[in-house]
Amino acid sequence: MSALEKRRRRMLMTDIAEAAGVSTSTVSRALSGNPLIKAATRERIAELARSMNYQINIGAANLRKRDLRTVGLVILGDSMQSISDPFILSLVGHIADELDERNLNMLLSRVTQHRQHLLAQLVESGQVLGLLVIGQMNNHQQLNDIAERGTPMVVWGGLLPDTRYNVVGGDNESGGYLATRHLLEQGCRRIAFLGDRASPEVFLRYEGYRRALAERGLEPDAQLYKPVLYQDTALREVINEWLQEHIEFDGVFATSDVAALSVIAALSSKGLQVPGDVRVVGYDDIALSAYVHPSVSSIRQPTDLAAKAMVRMLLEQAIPGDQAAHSVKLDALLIARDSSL
Amino acid sequence: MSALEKRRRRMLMTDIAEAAGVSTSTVSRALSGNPLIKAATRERIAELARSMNYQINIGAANLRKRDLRTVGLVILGDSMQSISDPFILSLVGHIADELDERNLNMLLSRVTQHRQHLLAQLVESGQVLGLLVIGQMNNHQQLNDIAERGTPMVVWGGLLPDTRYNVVGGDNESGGYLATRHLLEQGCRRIAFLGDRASPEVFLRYEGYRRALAERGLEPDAQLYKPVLYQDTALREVINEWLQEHIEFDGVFATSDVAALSVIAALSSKGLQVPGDVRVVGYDDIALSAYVHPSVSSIRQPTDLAAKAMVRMLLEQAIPGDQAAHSVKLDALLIARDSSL
DNA sequence: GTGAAAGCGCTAACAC
DNA sequence: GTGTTAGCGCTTTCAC
Repeated sequence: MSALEKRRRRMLMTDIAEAAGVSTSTVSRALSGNPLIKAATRERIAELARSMNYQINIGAANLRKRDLRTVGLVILGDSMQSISDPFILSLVGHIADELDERNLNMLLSRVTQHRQHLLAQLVESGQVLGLLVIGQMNNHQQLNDIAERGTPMVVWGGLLPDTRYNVVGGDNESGGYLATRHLLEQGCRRIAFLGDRASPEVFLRYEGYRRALAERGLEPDAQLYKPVLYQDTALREVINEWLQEHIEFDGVFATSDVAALSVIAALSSKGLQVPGDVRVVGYDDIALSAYVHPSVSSIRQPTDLAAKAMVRMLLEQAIPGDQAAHSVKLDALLIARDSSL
Repeated sequence: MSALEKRRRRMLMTDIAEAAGVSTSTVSRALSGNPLIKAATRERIAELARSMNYQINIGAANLRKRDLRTVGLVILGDSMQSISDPFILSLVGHIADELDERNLNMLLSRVTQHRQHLLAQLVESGQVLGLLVIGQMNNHQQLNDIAERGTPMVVWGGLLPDTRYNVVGGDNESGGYLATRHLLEQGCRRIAFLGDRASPEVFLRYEGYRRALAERGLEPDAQLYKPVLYQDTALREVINEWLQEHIEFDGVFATSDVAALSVIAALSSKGLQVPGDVRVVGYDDIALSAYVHPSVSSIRQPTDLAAKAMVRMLLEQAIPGDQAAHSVKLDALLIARDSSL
């Protein structure tokens, strides 16, 4: 049998109806478990459908039912980085699980900065019932606009005062505080902050960083703030620049574990010991952080809880009548490992 | 304006038709750029649609056109691991780009071992035009079965002789050979192989490993083969066991960079130097490998080319009349770094 | 309990 | 060039 012959015509409900000697209404009811249909008939039809390899055409069914079981998961940002960060992946994985459990499909979309109008289109063209957005970054205003259009949407990120969309995120302020206080307790006095405050999450972490310093009567040193993200090369340059210009630092608080790993590598390659010479704390607590050498201290964000909250909130919005907009903040937890002890 | 009020009734084509004083056919033609419609009318309608925030309902259009622009991307395997490996992510990212370029959507699905019948359903229920599968692993037989049902499908993995589905993958045999030969050239004589031969990819790499050893008149030592995957703890146990039982080894060929990183961490924590005491080569060349310390030697697999090939092959299958089944093997490239030099 | 018929929102003959 | 009409594959009143 050739591949072409295998591509037999797709079964339709009329085929099953004919084979069973009933109408399509009966088949439809039987397959949807409608109790109106006699159990015997129902079972017979179900068996027939199975044996004929029939699957209901979900598109057609949804059109008629005016229903949709697909959620759009949107990863914002141009860079591969954003999607290849293990933390994001972990979050995506948990979201996938959560959607699966509720029998929802996931349409994955990567949207770059200049094409964000496509976001609302996903909903308005009836492809998805709502959006889960990862990569809040510097898209704050656009996200506000989209939410204004009434698009069901939940964003992973940080909650700024003027946020008009629903946000699920870690407690970034307290995460920043915990990381910084820990470094201070370990004896650090010149703690660098690596991360871009343009991102709401990072902005809040910086607030926590500042608060921890203030408690000790210290102030952030502008020289020790660099708006760098994951980019390995950029991080190396920063480290090299500090070393070259003899800008002292004995602690680094990085905005992600991926960044922390880069920092540690950059320091090592310059002959500096972690944690001997410089202590480092990352963020996200990715799996890798526990088993590289030295292991990386981090702030854990519970991606499983985040995923649950995001999906639940999205469904609440997507069901009319239950429009309460809330936001969820998840506890931050310090995991101290080699890199800061 | 409350959130509820914002949820205005979705615009329909009839709304646009009415507003423009034409029929829905004209609107449909105008929006699809049909040259039959006078340019002026077309532009007027397009503008109207824009201003009314109208989006064609893709589900309804597809039903009528009997068309589909959605591809199912399936990640097989139970573990989060499988989806959080940076290599997989990089592949997924490139596939997303490639689909995007062709205006295709991506329905992402994680399917566990015991629910693989869901795979074919994705196609048969008309949700997707075909499947891209990642995670061939030990699902070889099931994949063969699904392909037999005529489901358009392309799998990332290794090409075994009895494979009846289309495969895109690296040249695993030669990757295994290159890694092993390199370790031999660096002076290793007792080279361990960490990876599960039950996976076609790993099986082929083992064949390459064996060939490189044979060229030097060496044979694989069964003691130095362990069917371990990513699992950090399992890898640590293996290393510890070898050390405890004084099983000598001076080289490790690991089935992924993630595994290689674990191995290096395990060795370091036992006081062994990499590459001084043991040389290590991984697989996949994930970004991280270049910038951890020591950097990790690896076999690069071109995920961008892989993604292109997978999408192209899937579309060829999904378009009836062009049923030629082929498979693509991408060159393997050794990247030698600190861990093996 | 089951069937006939209408219609979800759109497209494409076919008519003019 | 544009409108009329039928129908994609399904669900669901409404009738019996």
